[in-house]
Amino acid sequence: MSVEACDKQTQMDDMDEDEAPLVFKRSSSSARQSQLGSETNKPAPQQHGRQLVRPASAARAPNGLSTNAEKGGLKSVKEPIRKEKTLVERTSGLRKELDDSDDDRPLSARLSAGAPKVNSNHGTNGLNASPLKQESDVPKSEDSDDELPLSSKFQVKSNSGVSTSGRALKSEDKKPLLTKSDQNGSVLAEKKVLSNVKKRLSDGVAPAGHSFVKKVKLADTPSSTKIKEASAKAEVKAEDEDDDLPISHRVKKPVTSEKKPSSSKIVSKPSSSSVKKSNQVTKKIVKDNNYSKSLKVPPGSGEGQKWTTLTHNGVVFPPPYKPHGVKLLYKGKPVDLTPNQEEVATMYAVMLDTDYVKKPQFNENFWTDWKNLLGKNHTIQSLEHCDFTPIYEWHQREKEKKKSMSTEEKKALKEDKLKQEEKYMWAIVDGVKEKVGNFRVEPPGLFRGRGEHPKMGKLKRRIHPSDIVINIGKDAPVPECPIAGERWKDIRHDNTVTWLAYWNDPINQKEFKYVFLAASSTLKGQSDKEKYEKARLLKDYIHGIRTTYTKNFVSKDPTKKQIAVATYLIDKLALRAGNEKDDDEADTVGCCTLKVENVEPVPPNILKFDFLGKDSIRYQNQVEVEIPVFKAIQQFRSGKKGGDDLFDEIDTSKLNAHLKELMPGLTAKVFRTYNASITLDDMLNKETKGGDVAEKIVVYQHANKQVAIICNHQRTVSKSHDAQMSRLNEKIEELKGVMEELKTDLTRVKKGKPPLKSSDGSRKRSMSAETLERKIAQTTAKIEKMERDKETKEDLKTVALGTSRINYLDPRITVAWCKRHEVPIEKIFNKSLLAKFSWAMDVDPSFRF
DNA sequence: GAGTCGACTTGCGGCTAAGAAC
DNA sequence: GTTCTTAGCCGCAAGTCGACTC
Repeated sequence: MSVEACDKQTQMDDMDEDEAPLVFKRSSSSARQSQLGSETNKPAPQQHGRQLVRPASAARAPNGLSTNAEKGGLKSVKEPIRKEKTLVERTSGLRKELDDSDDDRPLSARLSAGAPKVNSNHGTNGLNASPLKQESDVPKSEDSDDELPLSSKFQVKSNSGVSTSGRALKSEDKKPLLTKSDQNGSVLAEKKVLSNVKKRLSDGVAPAGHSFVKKVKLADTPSSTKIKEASAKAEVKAEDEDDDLPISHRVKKPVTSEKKPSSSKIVSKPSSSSVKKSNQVTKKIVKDNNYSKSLKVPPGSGEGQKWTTLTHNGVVFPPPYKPHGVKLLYKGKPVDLTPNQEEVATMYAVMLDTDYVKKPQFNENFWTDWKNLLGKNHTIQSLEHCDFTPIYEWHQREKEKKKSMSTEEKKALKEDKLKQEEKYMWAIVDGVKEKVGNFRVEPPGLFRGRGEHPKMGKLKRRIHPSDIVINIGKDAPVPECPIAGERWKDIRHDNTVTWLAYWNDPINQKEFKYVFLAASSTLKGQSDKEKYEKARLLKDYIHGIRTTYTKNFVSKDPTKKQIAVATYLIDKLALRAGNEKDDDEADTVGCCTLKVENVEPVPPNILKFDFLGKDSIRYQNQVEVEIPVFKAIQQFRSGKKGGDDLFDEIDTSKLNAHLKELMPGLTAKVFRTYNASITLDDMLNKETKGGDVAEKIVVYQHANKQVAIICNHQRTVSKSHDAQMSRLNEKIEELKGVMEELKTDLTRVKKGKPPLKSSDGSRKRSMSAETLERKIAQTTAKIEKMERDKETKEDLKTVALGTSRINYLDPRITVAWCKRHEVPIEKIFNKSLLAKFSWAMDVDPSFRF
């Protein structure tokens, strides 16, 4: 693509900023705008004292619950990774009818009155103990309950609605698009577009030592403009509050961060070595982007135009199959196969060391599809007489060969691949060069469904250009079909969607596989930001929502009652909505699709959950609930069989329709984001006491872990976990032995005696008492570190922290916390996350979720 | 209002490069 | 320099949810 060359100018513009150390820009215009777009719509009093109250989501581990879910139980193929959950949240029964004094208390505190809580298996290191602490530990916000935790708010303050109305999520503001020249009408026009290209941060992160990335300011989409207008007052306040900031933050206020006119160019000036630098993807920083100003509505908002011009080069296809000629054995004899037949046999052979081939369903589906390819009269008449070992071994040898290549060879291969794929890796969206996410077409293979998927083992056939629909700007050149003699299925020019290409899923023709922009793109970033804004908005409504559902626990209308209980479970346990599923999908459930057998009421008020959720991950939990909820569940179960729907009156559509009546745009999944983010925010602010960066990172990990527990994000215990633990134990024991020796020697030295001989009988060098003391201190520190590592390793062996970090935790919480506590953001976010969350980097240090 | 389609987000695991430990 | 371990990237499966149709 000619894009690279065109980038140079852009980067030249960027140079000054690029060269300068990046600092927190707490009051730059963009920062301010970012803030305004998100938090300034609150009534002023609610801006205070946020940190004071523990959200119940944290306080209930989560929501006061243990989340001892297991992987792999029931029908899951995965090994159970957590044993029986034991945490039982104590509840004092239905809280007194929402009296104000009680409102300010975390749910967990109220629920736990007078009863001990049992921790979940997650909660070693005292982690879970903290969230379960009673509210008496927790200073209370006196002037606002905006800061109140999840469960402590059951009423929306009268001004909340007003405050939030300004935070409109969807724009009504239909400003005309920025005038754009006809950029894509011709090759010439395309060049024009390219000359305008601004490389985004997408692939760029702050260089080491620079705490934050300066990045694209998400443009003034109408919605954000509206929000800003509505919150001018708050803006003034934000400025005023600057005086309250620690000097360390104020001095970081960049002089260059004055508001720039919207026409300001991307400033990315290369130094003299700029050409070289232009290839260093980690240094590409874009200060502004004017493209998104052209959007009529916020991207990702599900309505309206998402882009004006779109150029890309299509997709990369996997290489054609190269037959290897290795024969499988049928009844002990080698069999000739055509390349097509061999290709599919090889797909099976390479899976011989997986659990899939042990599953009858997998084998049955594979055999059905392969048999069709073999034909009726083929020598091979049954799968069980086939021996794929020769192909498996060939494959292992190939892998080995690849592995044993020299570093140079590997590097050359990688570069070659990169060279071939480079042009497909980028799209130009409204003049901005953006990374494409999955530009490679999925290669053929055998379908590996998760859990007990009825279609596992089916042949996922090769995708051809004739399967692929391309979406591209009307005036942009249609990507050349990379396979000679073939052509795309269709060309669309749909600017209301963000996909660049799609094809029908060969396993389920009703479904599609899309090619989207990468997570670091502005479109995705904007959509991400809106997601978190919506979750923050829920904070203002949660009180009223809880009031409503609590009231409806005893409703005579069965639908209302079921909606109330379902909403309660979604809020309290962070369950997923639970859409209906077809028979040809794995048998998993969410809240609305829970079966009677998935929830067992244990009097007086405990509910035991046990079901397979998304990805067939087992959710096991037992929790004390309010008595009316308990009774309602008993009622929903009565007269039904184990496999019947617990909530037979509702589905996700009804539930979400109801939620929308309570808050604009509210759906079930927003609760997950809300609970996750508010838990992080609260825990970070409560538990960060000081100490060095390492200690602060531990606090972050703890909070992150708590969120992962809330969301039931699990991972399989690594195969080598036990071995690693044994090794650690051995090392610790060894060090303890060394320690004993050192102590003995020290005693002897102090008495003027020589050190004892070492275990092999050799003489030890004599050391002074000071040296021995120093060594003892070093060894003690080593042992302590290893003990800590051991604990952490054991503690996190089944908890996946990444998923929540990527999808549920508002990055602004993390960025602001890092700024407040002088933790380099790179310690928390890796390169990808820095790029993905570039929109959050300008956040004010005082930001609270 | 149920069913379906379409577009998007969420999620885990495999692979591999990088870094740590030896 | 080699082996072990970990983090991060990537692939792709599996969710959610809005819009549309009947």
